Amino acid sequence: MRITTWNVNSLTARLQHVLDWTAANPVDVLCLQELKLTDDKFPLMELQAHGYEHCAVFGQKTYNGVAIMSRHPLRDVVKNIVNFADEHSRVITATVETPAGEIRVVNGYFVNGQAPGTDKFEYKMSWLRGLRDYLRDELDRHPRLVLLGDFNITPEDRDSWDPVGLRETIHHTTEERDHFRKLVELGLCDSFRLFEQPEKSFSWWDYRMLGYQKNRGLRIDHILVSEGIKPLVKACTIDRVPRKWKQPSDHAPVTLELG
DNA sequence: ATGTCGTCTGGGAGACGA
Repeated sequence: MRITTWNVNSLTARLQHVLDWTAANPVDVLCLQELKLTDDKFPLMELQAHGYEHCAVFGQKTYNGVAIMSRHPLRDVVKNIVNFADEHSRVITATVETPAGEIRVVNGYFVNGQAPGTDKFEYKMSWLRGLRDYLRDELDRHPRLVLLGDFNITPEDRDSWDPVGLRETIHHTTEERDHFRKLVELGLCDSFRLFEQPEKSFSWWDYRMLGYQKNRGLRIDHILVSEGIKPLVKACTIDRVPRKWKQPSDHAPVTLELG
């Protein structure tokens, strides 16, 4: 049983990459962010023909947009954060009915936040508070839960290519990292850090300045698991291969393997 | 390093967000 998160930076632009990657990596569940398309433009037929029979989509024109694609049935789909009014399509939640039992999957495209001191940063902070309140309730009801997506937060200095030069800039601030820690304190665990990992493991590289070629990246795409899932975790890996393809997304897919 | 990419409007190149 494998579940993947991938910010595709436009599903229209990246459909062929998604099809090629899932053909080589037929994961059970693929959670996407930054679809940048409306629900009616979601390429449902192509994805179903490639094995993702069950799709829950929460799209938006131009920006944002998230989806859960699954080989197993989905139910109890929730769009956005309950009790947090948001203009953006950033969160979709569903229960996946896997052969090994149900898993509650919360797929988020977290607010970028631009820079500390801006309105967008304040939006990021209130959004993160809303998400935490929502997850507290979800965890009460669903002991087997996975929270994954583009968090737009480096949890620690080792998750950044330049933690000194970028100290207290966006993705690195103490406030953002406090929010990440508070999510963990709800009873979640960063599955990537359950295992020994290569140094300088990142999931995003800027398109500019030869970011990928110089491995100037950040680890901002995460898969957090609840206590009910933690004993099942066999691996968490970042696949850099599609980042090397022509016209790639700036993010790499991150995959959780459960036994 | 105003560095790149994707999408929008409007009917071309600039704005915006990341």
